[in-house]
Amino acid sequence: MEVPGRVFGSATQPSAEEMDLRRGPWTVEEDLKLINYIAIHGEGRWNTLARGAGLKRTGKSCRLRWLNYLRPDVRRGNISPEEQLLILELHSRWGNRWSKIAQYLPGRTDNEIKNYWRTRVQKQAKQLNCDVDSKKFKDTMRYLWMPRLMERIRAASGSSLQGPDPQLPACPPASSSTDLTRMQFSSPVATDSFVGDCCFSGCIPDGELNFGDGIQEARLEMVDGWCDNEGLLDFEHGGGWGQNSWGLEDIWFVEQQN
DNA sequence: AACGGCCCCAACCGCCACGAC
DNA sequence: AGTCGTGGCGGTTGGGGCCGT
Repeated sequence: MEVPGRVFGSATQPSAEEMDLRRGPWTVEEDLKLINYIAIHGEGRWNTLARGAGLKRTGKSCRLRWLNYLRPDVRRGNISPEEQLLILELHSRWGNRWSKIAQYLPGRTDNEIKNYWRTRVQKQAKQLNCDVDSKKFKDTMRYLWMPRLMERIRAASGSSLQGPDPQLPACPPASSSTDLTRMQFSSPVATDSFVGDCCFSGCIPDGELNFGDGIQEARLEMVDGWCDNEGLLDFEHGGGWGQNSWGLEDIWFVEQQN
């Protein structure tokens, strides 16, 4: 199925081969060709594979389709709270290194994580009138969203989280002297003495959970953000983070930091 | 039911790194 | 050393579905 109105190909006069190449959404027939060919010959050498499979697609297109969609171990559907927490943490450490982050979320592709970040997280930043790279936003993540995710994970598990998500892989050991395999947050969200623990089986490598300098100012900004954006932080439409709307607990939390 | 706006995500693009020649 | 082919990555686009009016 060709997509009308979408500009494909180079602006210059296309070559005969270029004109013959298909672009746009994949058909079932194309998917089957790719799956069958890889089942027999394996992955790799994507341009050769595309020709061998009889696909009028670029090798790049075949690779993308396979890795992001057809691969049997691709996990689809909602990102779990555990995965969300991991994404937030790893992004705070590595930035937009999507492929690197994806390594720690089995079955999730870099594309999916990237889309998640852009559609969900960046939307929240926009609603808070700040940049995702700003300290204000990062502090909001660390002090409010991540503890909430911890609480949700804890609540869902029915007890304190002492073990890793079985879906998550064993990760390489931390490379720095800072042991951050165990994240701990304090939050008034659940009870006055709530402390959320989360172990990622060594999944959180080197880096820091720096709750340090300049935090007072950031928190004041967060209060302003709340005033302007009451009811926001609906992180996951139709459930999930949607339960985490700003409320009195958030005010309490922010005020306690001043 | 029709319409418009918004959101999600599959797929594309450009760029870069790397290895082979 | 330079060129070419290939793979991988992050950024961007836009079709289509959803939802509110």
